Amino acid sequence: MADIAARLGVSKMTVSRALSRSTRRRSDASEDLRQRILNTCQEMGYVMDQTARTFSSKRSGFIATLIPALNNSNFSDTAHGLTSAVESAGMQVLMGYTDYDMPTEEQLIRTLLMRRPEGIVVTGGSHTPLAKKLLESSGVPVVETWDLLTQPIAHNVGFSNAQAVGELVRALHAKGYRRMGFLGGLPQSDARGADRRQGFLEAMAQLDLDATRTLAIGSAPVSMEAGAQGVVQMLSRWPELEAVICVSDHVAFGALSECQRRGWSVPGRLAIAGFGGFEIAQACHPQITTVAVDSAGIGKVAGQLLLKAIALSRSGQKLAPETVVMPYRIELRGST
Amino acid sequence: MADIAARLGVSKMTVSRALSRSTRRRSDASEDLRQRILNTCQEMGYVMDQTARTFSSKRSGFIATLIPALNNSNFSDTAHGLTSAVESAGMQVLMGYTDYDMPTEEQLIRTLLMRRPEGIVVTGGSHTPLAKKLLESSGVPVVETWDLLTQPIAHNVGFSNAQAVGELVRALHAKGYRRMGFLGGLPQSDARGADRRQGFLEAMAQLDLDATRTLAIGSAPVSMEAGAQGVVQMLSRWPELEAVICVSDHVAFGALSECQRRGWSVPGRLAIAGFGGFEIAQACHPQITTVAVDSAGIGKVAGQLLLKAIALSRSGQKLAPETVVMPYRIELRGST
DNA sequence: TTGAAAGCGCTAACAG
DNA sequence: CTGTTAGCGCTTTCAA
Repeated sequence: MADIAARLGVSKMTVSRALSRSTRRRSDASEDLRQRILNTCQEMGYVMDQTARTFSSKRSGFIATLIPALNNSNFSDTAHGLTSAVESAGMQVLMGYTDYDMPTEEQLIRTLLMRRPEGIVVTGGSHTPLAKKLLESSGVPVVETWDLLTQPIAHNVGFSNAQAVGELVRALHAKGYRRMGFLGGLPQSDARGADRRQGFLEAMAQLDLDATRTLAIGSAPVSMEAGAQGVVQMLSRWPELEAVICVSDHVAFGALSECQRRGWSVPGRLAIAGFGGFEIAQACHPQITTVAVDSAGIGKVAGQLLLKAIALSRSGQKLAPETVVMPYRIELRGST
Repeated sequence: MADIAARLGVSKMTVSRALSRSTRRRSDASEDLRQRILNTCQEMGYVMDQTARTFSSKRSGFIATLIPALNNSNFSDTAHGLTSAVESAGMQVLMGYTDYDMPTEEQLIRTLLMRRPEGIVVTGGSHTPLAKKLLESSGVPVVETWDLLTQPIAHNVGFSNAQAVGELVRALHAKGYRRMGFLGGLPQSDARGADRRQGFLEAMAQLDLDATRTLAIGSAPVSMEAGAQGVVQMLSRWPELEAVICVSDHVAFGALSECQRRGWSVPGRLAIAGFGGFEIAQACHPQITTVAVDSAGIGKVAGQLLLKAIALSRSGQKLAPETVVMPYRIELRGST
């Protein structure tokens, strides 16, 4: 920066100011000088050192986010929505993925905090005690997403997975289904999956139906293959089963394909529903009934909330904890 | 850090040294003192400032990577492989996604370089001239992945998409297929897709077959829905079509489902093949013939290459450009 | 094994 | 609108 300044016969500060604001403001260099500075940077191959800038200004420009997995489009869509929301404010998303493992999450939180993010977005409300403490004492706004929490750390953007599955159960009930089951992964490996199962149990109980037909197969993320194996196990154990609700569209698709492979009609022999509103549930045949979630919207709202909180904190204020309930939609399709 | 030091009656440097190495080395604090330091950090809620550390040591601990899209499991698997490979060396992956857009890539490269990464991994070899110049003059090792390039910037980890599709064409030819077509997106929107189409054209020409049955529908990433529409258009235009090779498994799955919807037997009426070895191609019924790619392996090898280059550069040397050709496998399945 | 001094490249704060 | 000065929290380097 000093070299650029020397070349143009100005001070470092003038260069710094020209580079630090894309839109001119009061007390910026004149537009002409600003252009000459930018050109010289280009010519000399100068790229501003964000580390030094962060160090001096105490603003990293990072928003840290943790998602369970990268290759689950629900979560990558949330990350995408978050990125879009914050990049207009010049913020960059620093992402980590936990592989659905809480100790990994704690370790990642510690690593991410060392980068001094200006805000943090985590998925869900299950954290190790230390992780929770780290988030609380981080000094920056925290948003927990996807689940609706009774005791959020600060901000919360999500919906009740249990309630959504409950509505799905009632929708299937209204179509005449009675002997319904739930197919998911091991509850301890996935808080959201456990919530969905809980919603199934409660809704069935409310309808005075037998809620014992549930199967847990494998750890999160539950694969399509697990869905295929699961549906076979369920039908052999409960031949009277009329409909199965799966913890995700991936599991539902695995189950659907296995039925097709064995010549079992869907929804004739068995109705199948999923969760998540993934592309595949719409593309396949028959299309799979699902709970469509606004994954990108969750990220976008979380980002907007953070920007608001960050703006306030720069003027010395603090945004009161906010909870935003996101919508979802039961999509009844051919598979039921 | 000064507070921690003061509390224990030692100097900042002792604390710094205790914190900077997880495994003790020569000239570190005694193990007992080291434990007391770590405990005090925990008690006082101290989290080391990586920004200051980077600033002082000139090592960011970042590996920057650019992928076309987050929600394509091929690329997210590569990112996953890269992360696993470098995290053991204490490196963190800083990710950006280009949405298959080259100007966006250029902008992201500029942004990422400001964070002073110690290595860069980009997808493919198509970059704007300025992006290429930025990468070349970044001063850190660069790996281009997925495509096999004739003129890589430095290191290259990938395979020939054209050759892979060529092998697929010959495998289908061996099964008796002659009237084959290619279904993909607009070539200018996706260099890899264009390569795959090119491989189709060349292989068909080599076999003395008519290679005119190709359709480009939509920009990358081509959706399942586009695959569904595409297969209908192709069959109405070329009713004699026996087999269609799709630019990705997603497109192939969309095509397959549309055929099922319309009661067209696959592979009876039309054989369908995909590309990428995605989970869905294996889970669906019939299973889809595909080119299985070691996506995670690409990231892993790229990461190892970078670690080697970084280690060398710390001793003042420079790793000569390396090209690693990754394997792929033609998976013949029920859809053909 | 430990400590003291210097400085990394930028921006905040204030002065002009 | 521009410049000067000080300093961000670490690590490097050198000395003990």
